[in-house]
Amino acid sequence: MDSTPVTPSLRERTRRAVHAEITDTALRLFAEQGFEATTVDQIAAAAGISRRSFFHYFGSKEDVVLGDLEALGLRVRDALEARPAAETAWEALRAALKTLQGPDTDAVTELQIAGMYADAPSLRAKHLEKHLRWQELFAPEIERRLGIAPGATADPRARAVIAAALACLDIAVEAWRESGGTADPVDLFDAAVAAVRA
Amino acid sequence: MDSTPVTPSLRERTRRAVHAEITDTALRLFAEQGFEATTVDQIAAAAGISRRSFFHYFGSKEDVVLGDLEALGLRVRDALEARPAAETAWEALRAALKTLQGPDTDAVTELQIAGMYADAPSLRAKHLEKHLRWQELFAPEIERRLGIAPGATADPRARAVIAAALACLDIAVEAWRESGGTADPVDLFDAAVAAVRA
DNA sequence: CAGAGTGTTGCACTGAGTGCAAGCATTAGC
DNA sequence: GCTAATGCTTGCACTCAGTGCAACACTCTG
Repeated sequence: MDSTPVTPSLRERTRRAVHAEITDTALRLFAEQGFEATTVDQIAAAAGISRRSFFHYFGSKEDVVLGDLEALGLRVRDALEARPAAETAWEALRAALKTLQGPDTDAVTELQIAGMYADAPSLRAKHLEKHLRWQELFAPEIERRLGIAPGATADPRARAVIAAALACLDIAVEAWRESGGTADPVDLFDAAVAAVRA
Repeated sequence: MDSTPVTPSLRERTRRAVHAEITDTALRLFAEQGFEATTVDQIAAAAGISRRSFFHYFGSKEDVVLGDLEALGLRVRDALEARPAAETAWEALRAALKTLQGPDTDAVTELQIAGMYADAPSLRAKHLEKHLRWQELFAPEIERRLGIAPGATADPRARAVIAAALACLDIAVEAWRESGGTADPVDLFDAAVAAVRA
C-alpha cells in the first residue's frame, strides 16, 4: 500500500501528462468527426506533438481508445485468483469481471467509446483480439476451478468458459449502449449468461 | 433446384478461374513464407495479374484466406431455419454448424489455414468480425427458438447464445489444430459446450 | 461492323506504421 | 558543478494496404 508521496521523476510525470493529453485530444476528435475519419496526423497536430511521437506513446490509433487492456486483464486475473476457492468458474468470473465496472469509469465517456466500437470495425477487431489474450491469461485459474489438470493444452473447456463469459460481457455492454446507458450492465450480463446456460 | 447445365458465360468462367488461381497462388505463398511476410504485390505477380486487379477480386489480403464467410453464414442460417421447430436453440445451432464440416473441406488445407490464424492477428481479427455479422444473421431464428418477441433489440439473450456457440466453434477448431488434426472437431465442440453449460 | 458493357491496368494518392540517426533535455556519477 | 550515459522528440525516408480515376482492351449484341 504505497500512497506514493514519491515524486515519480520529471520524465515520468511529463510522459504521463503527454499521454493524457493525447488521449483527451484524440477522444475529443473521435467524438467530433468519428474514429475512422480522424487521422493520426490530426491527433498529433492537435496535441502539439509530432506524428512520430504519437507512435511512441501508442502502438496504433486504436490503442488510444482501447486503453491499456493488457493491464486491465492482469487486474481481472488477480481478482479472479483472489476469489474463494469454493466458487465455481462462472461465479468467480462474474465477480472478477465486475471489478471492471469501477467507480473511476465515467458513464458518459464509456457510452461514447461504446458508440465508437459500433462504427469502427478495426476497433472492434482489436478489442476482440485483446479478449483472446485474456483467454490465455485466465485459463490456468479456470482450469483449476474446473478440476482440469494444468498443461492439458488441447482441452477446450477452460477456454470455452472464458470465451463465453467474455462474449456475454461484450454483448451486455453493447445492449447497455443500445439502451442509452439506462439498463443495468450487471443485469444484462446475468441475463445473457442465463440464456447461454439455460 | 437448378443443376446448372447452363454454361455460365465466358466472363463468369474466366472470373472464377482467375479467382481460383489467385487463391491457390496466395495460399501457396502464405504456406511458404507466412501470411504477414507475403505482400499483395507478390501474390499478384505470381498469379500473373496486376496489383490493382487483385483488389478487384478480393477486398483485402485477409479475404483470400477467409473465403466467402458471408455466403457461408447464409448457408448456416438456412440450415438453422430448416431445423425442426421442436429443437432447442443449442440443438439447432449444433446441427447447423455441423454443415460447415462438409465433404468439400480438405483437412490438410484446413489445417494449414488454421495454422495461419495462429500467427496472423489481422486474420483472426477479420474472422472474429465476420462472426459478429453471423450473430446478427442468426439472431431472428434464435430469438424465435428462445421464445423472445422479435425486434427486442436490447435483449442480449439470443446474441449471447449465438456468440457462445461460435466461441465454442472457434475454440474447437483451435484445439483440433493443436491436436494436429487427430481429434474429432465435433467431440471438441461438444466438450466445449458442455463445459460452458455445466 | 458499330457500340454498349465489362474487365484490366497504370497512376497517383491517402493513411498507418517502422527504422534510423541527429539533436536536445534529463539524470546520474564523480 | 561538470561530464557522461540515457532517453525523448523529431524529421526523413520507406513499406505496405487500400481506393478513385481514367484509358484501354475484350466480348457480346444488334
